[in-house]
Amino acid sequence: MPLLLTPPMAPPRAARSPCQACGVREHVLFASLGGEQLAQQPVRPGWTGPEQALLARGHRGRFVYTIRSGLVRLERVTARGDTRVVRLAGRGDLVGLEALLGLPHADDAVACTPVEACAIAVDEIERLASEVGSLRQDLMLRWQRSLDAASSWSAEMCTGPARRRLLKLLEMLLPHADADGTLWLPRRELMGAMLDIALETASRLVSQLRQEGVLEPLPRQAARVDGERLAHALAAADR
Amino acid sequence: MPLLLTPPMAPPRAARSPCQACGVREHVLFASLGGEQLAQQPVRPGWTGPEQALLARGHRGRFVYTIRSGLVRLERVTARGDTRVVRLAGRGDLVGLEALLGLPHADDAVACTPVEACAIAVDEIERLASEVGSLRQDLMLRWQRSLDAASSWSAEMCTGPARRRLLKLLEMLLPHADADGTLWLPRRELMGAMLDIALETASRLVSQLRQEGVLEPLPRQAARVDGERLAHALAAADR
DNA sequence: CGAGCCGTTGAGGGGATTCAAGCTCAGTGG
DNA sequence: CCACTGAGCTTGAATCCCCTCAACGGCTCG
Repeated sequence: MPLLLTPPMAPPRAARSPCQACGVREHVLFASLGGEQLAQQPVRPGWTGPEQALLARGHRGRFVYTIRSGLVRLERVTARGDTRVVRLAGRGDLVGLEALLGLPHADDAVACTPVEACAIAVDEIERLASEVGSLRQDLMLRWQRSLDAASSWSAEMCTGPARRRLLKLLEMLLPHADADGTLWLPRRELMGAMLDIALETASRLVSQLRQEGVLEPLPRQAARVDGERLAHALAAADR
Repeated sequence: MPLLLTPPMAPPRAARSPCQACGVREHVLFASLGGEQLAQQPVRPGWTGPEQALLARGHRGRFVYTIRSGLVRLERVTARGDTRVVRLAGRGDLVGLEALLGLPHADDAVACTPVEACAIAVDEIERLASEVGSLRQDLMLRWQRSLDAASSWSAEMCTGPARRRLLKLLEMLLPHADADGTLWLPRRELMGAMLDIALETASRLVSQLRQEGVLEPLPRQAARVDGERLAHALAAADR
């Protein structure tokens, strides 16, 4: 049984690194677990590449995924037939929570960048939750974060003129920048799906921001962003 | 200590009706509780009027609210300074879940119509949850529903031409219609905050739909909607 | 009865879309 | 080696939808 859908998440290349040594352990679901629970190694780490699906809408998953690195978008298709991104998930976030309730996924979850994620079986979580009461509290916190991310998305990404929306998107992507200061810059059509604008409009705005020095596009859907100028441009757009 | 904020929710006028006899009991949080837990009467019913706040952003509440009747909107103020509605809550929905985590409310919750709600103390829920394991599962289900409502809102209400968005709003309000077939029709400015359009545009579209027989505005923010014609108009807008 | 809020409608302008044409660039195969 | 191809990006021109500014009418309430 594949952990992921199309294609299955690659099996771990090296020996599993123990959860105790996980780089994001403080931020993830099992932060509150003791050494003895973690020693049982309840998760399965793996990688997947851009445009690969982690979750498929309508499918009843048997795993939830902790994102260790990379960026994932959650999207759905409207009655009108066009796909709309409803939120992003990044380092430390948990996706596929519906699986814990036996519900089908409400959205597609698609990797934007190379993604390192840990698959955690629903059964496993239920077993651990019966041992460690605080785990349920942690789960609720995850749900709340997702809810807040979705609300923020609709309040900030769907509001005001197109230029402001694009600036807001950059502001949201900036904290997920690589160690070398580059961040993921979506293809123009995807920007359109995120901000509800035409891809040509997205292209024009990117060009405009490039000329202003806010943004420097790089090959392979990457860019360098000047945080200073971005903040300045946002302040100007918000008045 | 007030159950609500400004002004406090009115105290129950009559003797409390027991939870066992609650009209929405099958749909609410305590659906799975047995008679003995409910006999302790853990909730406090009450009423509040239109434009009254149930929750205030930033405030750490000590209650969650089950909506027994009426409609509540959850809204927040963007960095730009305008208020945006992020979702609606109606009969059977639970608002203020963040309180269970000790977090401040992320949004204002404001009554759109007269609202009948039951305040449930956070302490009470925690006590009951330790007795009845399924309650935590129910809580997660509530969070998931809120998440789905927020995602649907951004996918459907923030997308496409203004006319389509208004039609989608009507479609969402239709199931909450009164027994006499009338439903709550927001003031034009509020339509703007929901759909991110100018209030004049909302007004023009309402007039247009009235002329098409889709909608008949009534006094006091009410309207009668022809479900048949609405569905037809939506189908035309979605092609 | 005037004040103020809300809704409606008009006129004009601007921002975004649509349609369309070139462009770069990577991959392919002759 | 290089034309060929197709996908993605950019830019232009025309159109249109929606916003802004404005005036006016109905209604409630002090």
